[in-house]
Amino acid sequence: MRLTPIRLQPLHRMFQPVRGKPDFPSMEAEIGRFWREGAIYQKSLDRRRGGKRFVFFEGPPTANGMPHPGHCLTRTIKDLYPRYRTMRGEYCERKAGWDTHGLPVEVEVCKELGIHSKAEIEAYGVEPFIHKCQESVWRYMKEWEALTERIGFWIDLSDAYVTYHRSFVESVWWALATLFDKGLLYQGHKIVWWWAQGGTALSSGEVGQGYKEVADPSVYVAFPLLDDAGRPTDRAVVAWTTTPWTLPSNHFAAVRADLDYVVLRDSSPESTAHTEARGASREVAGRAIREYVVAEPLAAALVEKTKRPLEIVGRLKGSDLVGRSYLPPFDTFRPDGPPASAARRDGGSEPAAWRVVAADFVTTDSGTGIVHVAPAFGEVDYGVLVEEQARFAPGDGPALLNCVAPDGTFTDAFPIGAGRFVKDCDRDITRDIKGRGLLVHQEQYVHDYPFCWRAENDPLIQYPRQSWFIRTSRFRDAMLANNAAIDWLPDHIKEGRFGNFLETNVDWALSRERYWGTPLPIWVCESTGKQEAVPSYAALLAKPGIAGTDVFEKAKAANPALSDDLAVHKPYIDAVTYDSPFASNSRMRRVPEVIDCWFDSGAMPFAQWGWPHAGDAAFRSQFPADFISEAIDQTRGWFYSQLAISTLLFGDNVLEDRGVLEDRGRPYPHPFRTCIVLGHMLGEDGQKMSKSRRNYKEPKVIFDTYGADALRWYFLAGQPPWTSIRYNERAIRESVPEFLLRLWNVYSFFVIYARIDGFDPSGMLDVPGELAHADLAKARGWRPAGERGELDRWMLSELNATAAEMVERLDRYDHFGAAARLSSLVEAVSNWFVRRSRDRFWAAGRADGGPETNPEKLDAYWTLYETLLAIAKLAAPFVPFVTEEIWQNLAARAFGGSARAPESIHLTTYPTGEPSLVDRDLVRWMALVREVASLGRAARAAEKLKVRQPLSKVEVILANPADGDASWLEEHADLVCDELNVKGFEICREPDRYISRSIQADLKKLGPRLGKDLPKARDAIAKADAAAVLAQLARDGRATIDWAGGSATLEPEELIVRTTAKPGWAAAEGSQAVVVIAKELTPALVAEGLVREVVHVVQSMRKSLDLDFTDRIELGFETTSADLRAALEAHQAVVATETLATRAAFEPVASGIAETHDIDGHPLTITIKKVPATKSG
RNA sequence: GCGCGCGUAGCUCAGUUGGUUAGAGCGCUACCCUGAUAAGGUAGAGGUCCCAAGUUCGAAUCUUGGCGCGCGCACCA
Repeated sequence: MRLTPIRLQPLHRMFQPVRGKPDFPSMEAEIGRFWREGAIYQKSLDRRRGGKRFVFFEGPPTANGMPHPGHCLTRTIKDLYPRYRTMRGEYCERKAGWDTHGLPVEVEVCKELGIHSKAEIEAYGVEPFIHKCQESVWRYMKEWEALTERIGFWIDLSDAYVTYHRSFVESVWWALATLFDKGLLYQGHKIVWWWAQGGTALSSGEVGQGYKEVADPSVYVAFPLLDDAGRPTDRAVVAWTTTPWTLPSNHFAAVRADLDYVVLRDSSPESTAHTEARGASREVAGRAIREYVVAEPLAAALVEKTKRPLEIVGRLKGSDLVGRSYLPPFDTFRPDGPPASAARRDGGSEPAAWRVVAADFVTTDSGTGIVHVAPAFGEVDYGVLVEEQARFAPGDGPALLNCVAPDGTFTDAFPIGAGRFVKDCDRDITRDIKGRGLLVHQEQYVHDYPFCWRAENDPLIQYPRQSWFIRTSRFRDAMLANNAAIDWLPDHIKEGRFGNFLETNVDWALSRERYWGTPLPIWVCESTGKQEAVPSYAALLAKPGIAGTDVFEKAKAANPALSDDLAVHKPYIDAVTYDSPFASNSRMRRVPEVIDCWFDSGAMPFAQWGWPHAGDAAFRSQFPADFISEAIDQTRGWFYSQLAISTLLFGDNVLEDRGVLEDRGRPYPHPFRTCIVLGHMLGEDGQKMSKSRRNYKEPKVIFDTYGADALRWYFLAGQPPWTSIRYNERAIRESVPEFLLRLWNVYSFFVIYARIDGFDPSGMLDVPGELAHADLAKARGWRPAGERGELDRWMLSELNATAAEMVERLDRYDHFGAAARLSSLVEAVSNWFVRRSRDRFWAAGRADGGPETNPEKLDAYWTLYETLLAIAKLAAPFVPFVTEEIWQNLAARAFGGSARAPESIHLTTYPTGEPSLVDRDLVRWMALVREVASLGRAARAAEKLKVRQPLSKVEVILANPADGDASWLEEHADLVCDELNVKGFEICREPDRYISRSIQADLKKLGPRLGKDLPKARDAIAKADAAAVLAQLARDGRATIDWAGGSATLEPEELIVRTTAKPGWAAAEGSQAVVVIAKELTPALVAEGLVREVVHVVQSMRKSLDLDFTDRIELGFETTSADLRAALEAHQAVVATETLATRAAFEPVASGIAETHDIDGHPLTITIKKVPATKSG
């Protein structure tokens, strides 16, 4: 045991002692306070002002729901890159934002009020309802802000954009007005997914969230065909539907023209009788349907289902059916008598309804190959109607048939269901059809059907509605081109999920017939119906004859707390009217709709600044984003809304025309260049996280238990960010010791001994700078790496190589790879540098640069100090708290005088690695020696020769030594001997004693050259005399291998030489070497081993007696073993030194504590007693 | 139904243009250290790389088809 005398000297600013067992959560709280009070984030920006911009967009979260661990992932990634780029010298503003509009907010308020339908909202009053919505938006604001700060997400919350704020709304108005003026915003009559109870259409994204598996009735219905005179025949086409409620609005039957159809004849007698008995429909009365027409591929299935004697009696093409009239299942809209004809554009005429048409969408996947077309309730159905209308003279074509009211109930046009919700009428409708003999078959059909995502029991229906659309489909190719220039991570998003979505783009259903959202800024002339869009509130106020603004003013007067932002919201904005420019004495009135809140979020790249009404400079410098990141669900959400709006609005050259983006250099992408798409976080059970299932912990609990750094490291280092990760508390817990604690232990070790040895950089360095390599070089007592020992040069090599690799990875957004490199660097410091440097830290002398300084010791300190600081910087974007703590103690506080170091690690520059400090050979050799040590231990373990037992010799055979490997190892014999507790080390001169060499083909190299001959060559090489081939290679530089039918001349690098230990030796083999341990034990070695064992036992006793490591002891031994006694006597000095014993004799120590131990089979009683401290140190 | 992703050790996950002996952490077992010490280290055991067929000299890796899981999409009439 070596003892460093402790003498405390007057200190400059010694490092503060470090707790061995860190309390990360409370430490993080303190760091958080320090950042807040010191305005460190602001300072990190100020420091980089003028630097290259790194533009980040915050995708606005909704603050009316509680944040969960998934949000922590997003916020961690969003924090990492801006922090990293800032440390790299770039200027990265981070403006927060909140998504505040839309259905989720309205539904929350409805729940609170205990109401549901639009009528109830109207009854409650739109004005108070809107006020409730605005308040509700901030419900969980505190939790969100707390989470943001607690996880260390640096973003400017004080200047957040808010989608309901007037400036934001006005930006959106500008965007909408621009689109309107370009003809890209239009009002269309379309089929939308309609939430009848809520009285609004929903976006596809909203619809997608509400699919549930349900069993619906599925019916096969006969549509009797008419003859040329318009009379019903006994032949019918059979259509299939899972929505019987759409049958009263039937308009066409669609077939595919090129498809084969068959006629099935029903020969069962009861079919006729049955139908006649009911005599239901007027025209069918008295007639039996005997023949059913269905698609040929589906006929067999239908026969099977109906279990009726149906025979094929005829065949025809779909085209033969096209144009035939039929009787619809209900006469809701059909007058009696033969079908009326309408005039076609081409001069001819034919019935406008209840006719068989040809359509490509007809498939034979299911059903009958004949499709019931109800244009009011299906998008493709509606398409058929539009096409048909185009064939007829204007005004004479088919009108839309619809007997369903917007509230989802049948109108009086359909008496069977009048006043009732359509889906509740399926049974009655089916019964009626059956009664009239038109029901061919019915069954239950299980499928997914959409329900309202906020009112889970309300099924959605497709419904025709006058609605506002954005003509995105016209920009499909432009959006694809824009997308092609974006760097997606993972890259399959580009061509896969997102690309596919763009390929199938449909116009954006923008309007919502709701209350809390950005009002659609379109005013309509009450007499002409002409429309115009208003781009701002100011533009509105400037309109002639403006009126109605007083409504808001009065409300404000009555309630001064009313937010001015509400002036641009319903109901106040609805009251604002002005003189029509289209007709005299007419007023312009706003349309009632608000817009899809996804448009808000997609407009944030400019709307966050209020652009173009304000914030021109900010927008110019902050567009497009270099980096955004959200979870995968945003492909159809924010990723799309941003891309679509930007592509439509800023196209290829609009921004250039405005003088924005002059230096962009390429037209696309905008508005973001790189997007990391995060995987979803699942609950502990692998299911979606849900509050009701309680399969995750609240973020706060994680922070309080493990800390934010632990969670961050778990996210960043655990897996690539796009894999869906299972929330796993154990994994979070385990991420602490693996990295954080290991780093902390090294730091703690350093501080303990730096304090002992007086290592105080501030006493040796006048200008600390950022304490990087070049700064430290100015310190007194600092020696250049080239003058330091090998271990120091190795450490600095690893450090600088790692920094370079990390930067390379982070620059391509591979934080997972960077974290792996960082982790192995910390492992190297902890398990090799510190361990191998202990002797130096414990050696005599000081490390304060004074007269007693031990230069090697000082080198060790400088090296570890530099390494720790650099690691802290490298790790700072990942784990900002613990690295700050380290920086505070080692740098900020240590240099707290007139010459200051940066006050926060986040104000320093990221290390990029200094190539001149990297010695590649040294790195390789150190890895080799570590492997030799590891193999030696493995060899010992296999022979049960514990490391405490010294052995005489270790021999190493290198498998494929490169130049200098062997001599380097020989020069480091002491190191190997020390690691393995052996007396001698040598590179084996007679390797053939211990090992045999075999050769193998290097398939990767030979494969491309030999192709099909490879197996023969491989076998020939394996069978060849390895020694002979190797000898030939050594002599000629090449060797020839023959096999039946061929031969090849091989270069040395085309062979792999494998070295295998021969049996009978204590050996272990690895990829680089075979290590052989001499297992023979001489009496002297055994004696040494016994002594080591005794020392070990004494040390354990010291520890169990809780002695301080400087306490001296007295030792007494008693043993009946002559061997043990002899060994102890021979090595008495060693025992005394190692255990800090002032005396070690073969007699009990008076009033000592005695323990009896078994020392490798030899009994030994040890008495131990602490010597009073006066004598020591 | 269509599309995207995933399936590797008991658990959580890596695996970089196809290449010979598939890795890490945790857990487990054994051992070491005892001056980072309620820490730390070393070693070991543990795998039909979901299944099948194909391409290839060679497949965890590429192709196709299954199966399972997750997510997304909707012309589910």
